[in-house]
Amino acid sequence: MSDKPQTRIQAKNRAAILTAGLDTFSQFGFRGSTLDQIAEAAGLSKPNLLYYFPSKDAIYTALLERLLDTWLDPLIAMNADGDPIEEIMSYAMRKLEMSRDYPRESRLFANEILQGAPHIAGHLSGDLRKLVDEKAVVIRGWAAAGKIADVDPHHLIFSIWSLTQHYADFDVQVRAVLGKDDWYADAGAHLDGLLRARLLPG
Amino acid sequence: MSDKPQTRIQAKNRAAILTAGLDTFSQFGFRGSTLDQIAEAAGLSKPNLLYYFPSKDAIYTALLERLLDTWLDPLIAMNADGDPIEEIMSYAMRKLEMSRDYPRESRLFANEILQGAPHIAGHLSGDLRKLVDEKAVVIRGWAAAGKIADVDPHHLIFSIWSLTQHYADFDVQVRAVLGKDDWYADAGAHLDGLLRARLLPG
Amino acid sequence: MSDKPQTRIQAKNRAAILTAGLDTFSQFGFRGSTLDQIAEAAGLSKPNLLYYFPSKDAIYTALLERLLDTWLDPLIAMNADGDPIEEIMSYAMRKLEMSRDYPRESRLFANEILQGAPHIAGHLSGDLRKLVDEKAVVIRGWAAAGKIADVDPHHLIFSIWSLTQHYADFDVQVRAVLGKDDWYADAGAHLDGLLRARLLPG
Amino acid sequence: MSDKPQTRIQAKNRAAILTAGLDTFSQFGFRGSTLDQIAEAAGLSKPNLLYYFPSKDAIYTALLERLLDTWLDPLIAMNADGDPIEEIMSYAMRKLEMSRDYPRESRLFANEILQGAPHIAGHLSGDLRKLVDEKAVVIRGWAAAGKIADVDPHHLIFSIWSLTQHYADFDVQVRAVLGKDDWYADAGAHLDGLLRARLLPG
DNA sequence: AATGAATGAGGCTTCATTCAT
DNA sequence: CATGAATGAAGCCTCATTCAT
Repeated sequence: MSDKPQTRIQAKNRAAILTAGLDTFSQFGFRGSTLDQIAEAAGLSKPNLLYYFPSKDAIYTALLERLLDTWLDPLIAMNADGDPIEEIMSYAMRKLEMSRDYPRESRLFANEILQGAPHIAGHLSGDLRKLVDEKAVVIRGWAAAGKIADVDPHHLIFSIWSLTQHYADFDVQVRAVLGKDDWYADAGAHLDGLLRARLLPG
Repeated sequence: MSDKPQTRIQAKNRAAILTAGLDTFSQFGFRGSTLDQIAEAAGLSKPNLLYYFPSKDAIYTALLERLLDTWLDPLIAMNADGDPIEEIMSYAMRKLEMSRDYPRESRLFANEILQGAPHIAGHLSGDLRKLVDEKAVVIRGWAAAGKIADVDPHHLIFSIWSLTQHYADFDVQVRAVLGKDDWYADAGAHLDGLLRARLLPG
Repeated sequence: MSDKPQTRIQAKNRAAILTAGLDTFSQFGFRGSTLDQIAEAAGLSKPNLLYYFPSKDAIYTALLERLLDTWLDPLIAMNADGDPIEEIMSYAMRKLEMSRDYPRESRLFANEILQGAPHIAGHLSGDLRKLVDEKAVVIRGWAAAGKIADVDPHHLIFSIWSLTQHYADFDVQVRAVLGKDDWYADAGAHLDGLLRARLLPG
Repeated sequence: MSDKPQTRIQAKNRAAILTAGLDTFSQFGFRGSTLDQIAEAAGLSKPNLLYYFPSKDAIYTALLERLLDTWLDPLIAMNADGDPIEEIMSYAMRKLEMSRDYPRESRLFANEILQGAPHIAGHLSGDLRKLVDEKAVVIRGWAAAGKIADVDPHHLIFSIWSLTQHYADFDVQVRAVLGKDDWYADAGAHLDGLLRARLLPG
């Protein structure tokens, strides 16, 4: 909201709380997380934590807002004037990188959606839907121009979301099944093949 | 576990509790659900509920076990002797049907994995991994025989999981973005196109 | 509200809680009272207390409602067809008896009003006002008929309230100033003289 | 207590705190008021407020002491050598004016007494009782001399207190029942009639 | 097989007060 | 004089679980 000037100590503690909250909420969900855990992880006493954020919910909401601010950037960046297939592929790859680099954020988001999106239902049917619809127009244009194969744009976007986020959200399962921790390179190659095969026109 | 003989009323109440637990746990997660909610939904008093299941955790565990019993059936059913592409496609379609018909089970499972799979970690690296590895051999065999394109079998399976379960787990988001509740037919057509394009050999 | 059938133990515990709550709230006010105090006084554990009343506020509200149910009975009983002066005098005496017999109730009410009547503002401008207005008509009729001296009925009623409730509400002060605990007889004689002097016609 | 020399800013801030405290304590009682509220109302930070008064209790006590300093002035002013009835009547009228002009002080006092006068019990049975006893002698003298009707002096004083303070302490109720905010003129006329009728000798 | 009653542990939050600057 | 930061104690309430019948 308003960017009140913050002292250094405030900035530091708020950041520590958000990090601790992200750790905790992304693993245990909102109800499964306790202020004690978060305070402990942030290195603060519980009342001191509540000096920076008025409530547990406020921490959670702040995290979600910060997340939404950047979560859609890769999709926004998909450029109607670029090379269609490369635009889509690089969107998917950026999403995959985010699953590697920001898995907690991905799980926080997944948790929120799983529970019915109580905090961000409005965002989903508002900003998000609008953005997806806009990009769907772009994709449909590419298909009409014969630059990519004919494909349902909305479900293509769902596919990219699910294929990439899966590696963050189902991380435990992925690693258990693969028997190793490093999935990134193989997943990238696989997704590249999967999507290109579908998108190549003709 | 052991199938103790049950009176009719016992069977009925156990079933009611499991249904109520599935409703509740899949929506609110383990920590977010209360025995009061579940008892209310099952039409039982709380102590009576605990007469059938000794603890909250026992209900949750029973649900997970019941789920795991059938969750992999479609994958198990993938037949090395069938037509490769049709086997894979029909596996994907069965999974999509499950997202439509058993979304609560899907979300229950997703919740468990998101939290780090505390109850079923052993299953993931045991039974599940073994099954996937077996099927990977089959798929690799099909590819070696030139019956399908060359594809990483593990990541292909991850793709099928994520693509299909997404419709159950991220249901709220899917419906918000589409602006309508009915995603099944379009999703089926889309996934069919996506996977076939990748699997068709050479 | 609805008089749900209660077991003996329920009736006993609810009564104990209300008594304890009356003791505590009437002395310390709503905010100044703690559930610990009330539970202790009622001989129950705190969670058990909350098994009978869902919240601190619910106890307080139940007490206020029970109070309002009977608080106005003496005024209601003032009979338009009785002897005017005796009706008014016996109303005042009944109120004085209530200050002697139910001082905690009087202080509970005084506390609520002092704080701006947050729970019963509606009652004051609704039922209470209506009742007072009705009785004011009666009193005005008596005066018009020459049966009592001309007097402002509303302020007469305020006078009776204040004169009598004072002995309960300012009990500590009354006893400190008198240097003795027994004020009832003298107060009764004094109020009789005070009011009769004013009411006698002519 | 001791009038320490104060800088102008100190005097100003102490005054602001006392005003804020009076506002808050008179409305919410001691326990119902928070230092945050008072600090906010005084326009000071909480630690700064505690620089001027060492504790919440100190503010409350200071207010009570300041109140007691002037609360009894009208009674003290009742002059044995004046005209008896006019002395008593003007005492009552001054008290009524105080209810109009200083309702917060009246409610603060009422609150304290309702709670059992924990801070001023000594004052009640000391200074106050002594003063009332002195004035009772005066009143009894007037009656013995036939200048006023025979009346119990202590209860007469209680009557004046209750009749007048009622308008401040039960202000919400008075306004709700009257349906208007302005009670002063009518109350004055009413009390005049009520008391004179009783005091006029034989 | 069922329920009314009870509770210990824990969770979120408030608040008077203190510390450091 | 003044304030940002911090905290221990307490308060209300929830909840899984147990007890008694």
